[in-house]
Amino acid sequence: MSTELPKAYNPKEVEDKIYKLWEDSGYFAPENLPGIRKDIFSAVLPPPNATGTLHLGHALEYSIQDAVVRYHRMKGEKTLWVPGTDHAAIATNTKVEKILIKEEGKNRHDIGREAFVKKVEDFVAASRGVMQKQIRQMGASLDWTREAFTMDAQRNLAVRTAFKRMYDAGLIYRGYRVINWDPKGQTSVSDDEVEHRPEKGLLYTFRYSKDFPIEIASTRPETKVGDTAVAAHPDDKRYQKYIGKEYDVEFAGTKLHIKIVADEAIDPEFGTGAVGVTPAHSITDSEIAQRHNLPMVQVINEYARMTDTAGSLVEGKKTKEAREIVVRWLRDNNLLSKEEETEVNISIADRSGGTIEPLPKLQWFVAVNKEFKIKKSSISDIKSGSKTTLKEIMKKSVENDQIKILPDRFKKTYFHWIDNLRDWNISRQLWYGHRIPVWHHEPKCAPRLGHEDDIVKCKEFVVSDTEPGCEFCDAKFTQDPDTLDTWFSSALWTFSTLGWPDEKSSDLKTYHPTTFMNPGYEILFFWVARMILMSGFLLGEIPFKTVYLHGILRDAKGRKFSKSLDNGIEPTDVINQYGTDALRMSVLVGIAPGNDGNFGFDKVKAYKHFANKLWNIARFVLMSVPDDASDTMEACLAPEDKKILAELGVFVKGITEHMENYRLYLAAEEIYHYVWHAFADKVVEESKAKLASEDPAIKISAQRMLLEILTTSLKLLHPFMPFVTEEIYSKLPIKNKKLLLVESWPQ
RNA sequence: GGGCGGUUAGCUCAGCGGUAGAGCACUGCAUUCACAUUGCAGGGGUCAUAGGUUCAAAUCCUAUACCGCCCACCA
Repeated sequence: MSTELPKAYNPKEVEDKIYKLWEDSGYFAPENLPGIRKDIFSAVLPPPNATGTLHLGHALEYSIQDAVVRYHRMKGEKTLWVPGTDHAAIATNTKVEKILIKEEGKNRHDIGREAFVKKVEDFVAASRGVMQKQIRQMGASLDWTREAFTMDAQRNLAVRTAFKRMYDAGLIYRGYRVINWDPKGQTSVSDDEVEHRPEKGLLYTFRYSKDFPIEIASTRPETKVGDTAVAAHPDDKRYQKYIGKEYDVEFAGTKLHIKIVADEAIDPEFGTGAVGVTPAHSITDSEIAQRHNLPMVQVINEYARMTDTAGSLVEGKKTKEAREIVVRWLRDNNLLSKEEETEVNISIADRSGGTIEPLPKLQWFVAVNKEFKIKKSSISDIKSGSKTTLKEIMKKSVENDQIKILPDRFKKTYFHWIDNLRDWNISRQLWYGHRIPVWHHEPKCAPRLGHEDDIVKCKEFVVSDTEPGCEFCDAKFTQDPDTLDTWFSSALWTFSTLGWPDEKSSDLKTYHPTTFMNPGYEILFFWVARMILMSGFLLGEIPFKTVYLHGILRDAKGRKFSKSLDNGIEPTDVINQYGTDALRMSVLVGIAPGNDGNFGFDKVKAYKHFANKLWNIARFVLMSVPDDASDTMEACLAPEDKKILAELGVFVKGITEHMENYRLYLAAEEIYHYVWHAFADKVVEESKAKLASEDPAIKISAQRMLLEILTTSLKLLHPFMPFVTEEIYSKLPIKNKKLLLVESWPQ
């Protein structure tokens, strides 16, 4: 057969065309797949944040997932992979506000809630468009007919339903608590959104006043104007005689009432062994305060300035200035006995970079330790109808490998996190996001005119999708101004994308629990754990069977990609230069699950060469093989060729085993090696003599053998390099050919 | 403070009980024959260190050192 293939493979000419072919075929949707498919494979795409464009980390993620998805589709499973985007409340809020400040010199408060939300929505819409295009460029075989967005109508409904059900079960409550306040982003954040950074600081040892009997040590003396107690360890002999006593002191321009308490949380070795307890501005202290029933005095406000209850000396000052003032006051009054350098952990909000200021606030929480009765459960060790907690759901789902975490070592990290887990603060003071479906009764309820005798017992607030009315008065309800933590909606993702809360949804029944989930290890807690929590509570089942955690992609020197280093690489640029297949291989080969990988152009280049090598092998085979070569495939193979095919069979088994165990990094590398160094360098070279043979039997046998190996190689490679393999496959002289996308995985 | 990784060829990494591997880089040779985005040949490593288990250890155990990451309420 004469070939029309060009001498070199040009991905640019092929990729868009091929993707369109796939998408138009409808095969990305499981119901359109050919043949009878009994086994189900399903996965949902971890929705990328709608904050702009994709980065190489996404390329890694989609390469892994698409390879897995394509493998299962070829194996004959009813395969579904659902795309979507995350509104990423805090990230998009921050980003758009930054743009607003830069372009218009205004912050969100200057333009108001409605206008700001509109701006964010426009920004998100534009981002989503760009990202959808980029995801297609990666070759991801996603069912776009099922595309979802965490803020669309269906997902909004899911969020409100989930909130209501948790509230009704007593698992969502409102509480006045010390939370992590981000003064820069003007919102609360959860424990997981706080980063700790060690910094040099000074530890001051002092007493509140001359006649106060105990010295305390603190790195933040300015907060001491909010102290209501001094705590020491119960076994600490030095302080036992003071326990239970109370003192009134004048301290730095304010009056304090200090009670001496004994608490196990205090380390007698540190400082003086006595701690000034500031219940309003330290989560630890607030817990101590709770145990000893101590009052809470707020001395710092939302803008990290001292309140008027902080006393005349520091009122209105920034915390840092207040610290200097207090220290000076201590010196002037001869109360400061020691000042030493120490390392302190500064808490930073990981999105805005603002310094966290613990503050007491009225917030919504998910109770992770509270018991509730689970109606229906297929989670191992949790029986339907039994009492359980959200924490237990998260634990049991993973404990017996009902959910398998890859690599295994992350199980330990996961359990450790659960053991230390506190209630989840889900309210945010942001404007863009899911508004909390709670309506407050304002102003207070009073009987209607003419009904003055009614017994008024209406609720303080109502959880509802729409604005409720009060049966006792005409007062209005106003919706809670807060929005939900963005992870609340993403926690529902595996089933909100499949039709929930409609429990009769056939997608939900067919595809949930999903088979496979592939997030980065850095969101194991943020997302994976929360999905397990939500799926367990709302559906009584696990959200997925296998979690394959991938690592972070770094630059060629092993550094993180970051704006400050200016080492960012656009996936699109790589694709334009080397082709998608090369990019995919470069991020798959040699990167084991859970490990970080380095991205280098040398590697991409190597796989571009490989795509070309494969192309030329195909050219050679096509040149050497007649159009009807596959007709008599089964007949008369020379023993030597049979042996080569038998070796191929053994090789295929090994690859299949790798694929089954998600060892993509090995599978990809081994196929590469086989195609290049076994097939091309040996089999093809040795076939040249056979093809030139006078004996037609030898010649035909060689032709068939070559075609067989090429076909099998294309199938094995397709999950990794879908474009070039599909393109070559379309040229092969094979009867009843389908798209390679839906051909069967070789046995 | 607790936990988890890593330390293998110049570089980036795989291998994780049976005589050291890949890619890139390097050296030499080959070129009308599918491919120079090529082929063939080659150089280069006491697998961090010290002990131990084993017939056998890069691979298992125990320490140590250095690098990286995660968690944590030492004020």
